[in-house]
Amino acid sequence: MKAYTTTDIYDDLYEQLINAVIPAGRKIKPVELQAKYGCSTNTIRDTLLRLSKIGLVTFEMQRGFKARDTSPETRADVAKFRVLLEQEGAALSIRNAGIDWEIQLHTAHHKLTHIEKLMTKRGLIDEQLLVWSAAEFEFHDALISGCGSEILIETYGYIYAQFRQQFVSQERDFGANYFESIIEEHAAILNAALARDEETCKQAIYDHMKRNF
Amino acid sequence: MKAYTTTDIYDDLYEQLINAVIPAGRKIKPVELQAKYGCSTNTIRDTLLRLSKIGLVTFEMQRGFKARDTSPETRADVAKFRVLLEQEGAALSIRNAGIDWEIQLHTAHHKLTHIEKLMTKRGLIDEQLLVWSAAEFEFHDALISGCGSEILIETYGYIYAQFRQQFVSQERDFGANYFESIIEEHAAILNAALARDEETCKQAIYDHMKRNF
DNA sequence: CTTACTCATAATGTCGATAATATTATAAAA
DNA sequence: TTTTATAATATTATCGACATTATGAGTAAG
Repeated sequence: MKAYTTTDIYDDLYEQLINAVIPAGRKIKPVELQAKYGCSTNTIRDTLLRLSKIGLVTFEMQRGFKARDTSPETRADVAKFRVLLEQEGAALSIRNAGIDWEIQLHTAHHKLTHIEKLMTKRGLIDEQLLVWSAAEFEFHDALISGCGSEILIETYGYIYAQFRQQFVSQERDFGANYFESIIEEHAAILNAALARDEETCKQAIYDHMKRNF
Repeated sequence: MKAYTTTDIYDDLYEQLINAVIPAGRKIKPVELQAKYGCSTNTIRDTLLRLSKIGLVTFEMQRGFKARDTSPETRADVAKFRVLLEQEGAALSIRNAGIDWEIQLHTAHHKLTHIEKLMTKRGLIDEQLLVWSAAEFEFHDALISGCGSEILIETYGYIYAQFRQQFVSQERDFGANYFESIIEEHAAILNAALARDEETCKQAIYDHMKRNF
């Protein structure tokens, strides 16, 4: 059997949660994971507490852990909150950030588009979800990275993960044409950001997310 | 010795952190708290992990726990983020909430003002900080309580606690005159909210917090 | 002096076992 | 049948001990 470090366990569970391999709402019992990872239940508990910080897992005293519930309402709620944070982060970046930010953003976008163009041909297969997801986060994270607010960036990371969890739990069909619109939306965000046009950028962020409301 | 339940330990540490009885930046060693609470180090660890969810405590693998660091920059960062969340929450409440919300808000404000008026005579003593703090949170929480976004409300709670931690760590002088301006600011927020005037309310929230930037 | 190394000490992470608590199943009463 | 009470089971919380890793003191080399 593979040897899991605690960090591995954390990362593995993280991935399983944002991909809904562990389905939203499912109870998570330390005993059941113990065998898989070859460690004590206490270590699993420890890891799950750390994951509950991000919000992928909910914890209640005497009731243990659950993958966060999903519903259209929760999805919309998280999506709207994400828009709020991203709009603010982008606006601040546009106002304050320098050329490093532009470069970082441009790079992330290039990488993302490359992946998405492949998807328009093949459609999205489960294994690719992770790599696309990572690239998409990198882009959105780059967008707000120049905002100067650590706590906004930190919180955005948690919310992004929660959004992915909600999204993947509900949307299981990523046809090829799905990515055609996504590519345009990302481009719109990028262009507005580089043009330092706050309002257009905010609007583009909203448009990118509005299908989730 | 007093018998502490785990919930007691959590609450006690929570209070000590937002009052900076445990000073910001201080290392927190489970062994040292074990004696006080009469429990295992593991239980303390567990509790500290739960507190790290809120952000009052930071945790790094192999490096243990710390009360979150404080600095003028962090304080400003948290304060600005708090303004963002509160403005949005208030605006949504103004737009969507009904008469229950108005009543709740009005009640919370009444309670708060009562306490603050006492403070203008006596100034703030350490023991009163908690009761004032709780009332102030109740008011601000009521303000956004009609927004319809669970995740915003949840996040605001964490950020408020962090703000309190930053604030109390730095500001140790609450003269009587301090509360005179605070009373006015809270009244301005209340009035704008009840008048359903979004922009004025946002401005009042900003004005209330701007001393922290 | 400063740096790099070794060892001693302290702190953290992990474990397996047990106690406390919740959940489910079963049986008795209305 | 429905409800309530009781017992069996499963899950969670807590513990104390141990293994691992970090920290700091002291010493030797540059």
